Amino acid sequence: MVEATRSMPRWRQIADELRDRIRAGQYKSGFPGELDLAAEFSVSRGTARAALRPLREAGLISASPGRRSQITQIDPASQYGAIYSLHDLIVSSGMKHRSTVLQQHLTADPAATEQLGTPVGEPLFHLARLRHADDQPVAFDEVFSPSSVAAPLIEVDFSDAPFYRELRVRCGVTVQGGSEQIQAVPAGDRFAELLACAPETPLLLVERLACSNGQTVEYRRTYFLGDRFRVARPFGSSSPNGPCGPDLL
Amino acid sequence: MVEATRSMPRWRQIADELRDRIRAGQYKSGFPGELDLAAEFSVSRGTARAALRPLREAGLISASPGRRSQITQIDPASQYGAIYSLHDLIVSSGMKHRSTVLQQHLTADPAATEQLGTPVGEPLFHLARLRHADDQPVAFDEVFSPSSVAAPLIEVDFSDAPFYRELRVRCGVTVQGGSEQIQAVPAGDRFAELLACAPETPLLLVERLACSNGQTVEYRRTYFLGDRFRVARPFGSSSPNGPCGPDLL
DNA sequence: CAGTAGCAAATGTACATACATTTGGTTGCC
DNA sequence: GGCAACCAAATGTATGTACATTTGCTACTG
Repeated sequence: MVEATRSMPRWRQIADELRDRIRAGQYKSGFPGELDLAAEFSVSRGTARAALRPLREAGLISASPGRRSQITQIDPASQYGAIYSLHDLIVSSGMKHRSTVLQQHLTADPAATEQLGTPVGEPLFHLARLRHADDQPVAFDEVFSPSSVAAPLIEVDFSDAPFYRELRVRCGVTVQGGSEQIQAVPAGDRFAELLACAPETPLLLVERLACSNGQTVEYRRTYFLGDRFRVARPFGSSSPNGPCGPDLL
Repeated sequence: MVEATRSMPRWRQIADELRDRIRAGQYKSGFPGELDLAAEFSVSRGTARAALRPLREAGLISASPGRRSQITQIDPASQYGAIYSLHDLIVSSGMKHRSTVLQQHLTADPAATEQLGTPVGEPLFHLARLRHADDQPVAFDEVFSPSSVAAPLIEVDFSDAPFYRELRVRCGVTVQGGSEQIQAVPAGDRFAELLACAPETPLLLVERLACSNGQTVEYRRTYFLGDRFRVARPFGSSSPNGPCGPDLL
């Protein structure tokens, strides 16, 4: 499953490679230009440009005519949506991250099965974590993933490991995109106890469907403490090749 | 102010034109293909393709190889972010929309001035509305816009008029994009009374900065009743020319 | 030494072309 | 009538080219 139906398009391979390099701290002083990338990967400038596009949409780099692309120094507190990793967000905010694993097993959640669109019989890998920043609970996080994809994760120690990294390293699946739905809900008795707040405290509930190569690989529900998180997102028509994200304002 | 620094790129002109046509209900049976558009607007296929991109990102149309683009029949309840008009959202949900205008004047809000980045002396057009769906309050909405842009709106009847339409028609300004920040907050006494809910009811607070031709033209705060609204958004790397939005899942 | 004019580099826009892949319909056979 | 093979149309990917526009640096001039 989840093998590339075809080989991924060249621009996406390059985009993934570049994103990994940026995250790895390479390019600390100077990001290559379009022509440099075209030469390095032996593709045309158009393809190199296409690879840069998702990075700009994610706010990782910014570009203007006349100068090379530059790595954007982002304010982590307003970038949850873009970097889509709570682990990275907390760590890059200078806080200490820790997760309490509440559940990590195979299960058969009907609602999650329907969201994922997997066959009814197939079990789901289920990971429920309480997320702490500097030893204070800030969010409750619940992930469902088809066992055909995520089975190797059953014995991973998730007390301080980003889910998407383990998914990539151990399952060979790189999350490429998806969609989210955001609601405001009261904590209620269950989350009030977990998050150490009052039952009527507003929480930001983010439901996420993530996919890789056309297959839905994750259904996630995250409950954020409303007073500690905000979600940023761009909207409207971005330019097909022009500036986007931070550059827009 | 807000005149195009240059003429807008061709692909953006075409994109705006197509979006207007779709909204006007044209193309009810059949959306033209890339080659048709290229012929109609006398541009290359690449430019026509670039024009279609923002429409796909907004979820207005969907495309796949081998068949023409099709207008997406969207579920309005999950598309607030995409169509970014609460008026349209309510109406297209089959409900009756009505606004109670609470304030409509020129003011000098320091916070909004800072957000907009306008000179400190310049007054701001300020519109505060209580939004009703089928005569039930569902949201409180507050707009700030530089008077140099929005002055003509001072005498408009906003009890049932979409703000962006008036901005376009009377001020010649078309909102092209921007960014939002989403939080969960308790209603508090003020909004509890306005929205007829308990003070601890969770609200979805959406702060929006919208711009047109590089100028920030709107700062908006909207408080949604948490149990009646959810916000949808795509995330992750979209393909530079490939499918996006609904197609991704 | 400061200010400006000019130049080179890089991105933004647009075009033309070629081929691959997918979809949908048509044709023809059984 | 149903099924399969084929074919045409449309989108997806990729390359190459050309020119406009912006940025940043350099060199020249007052």
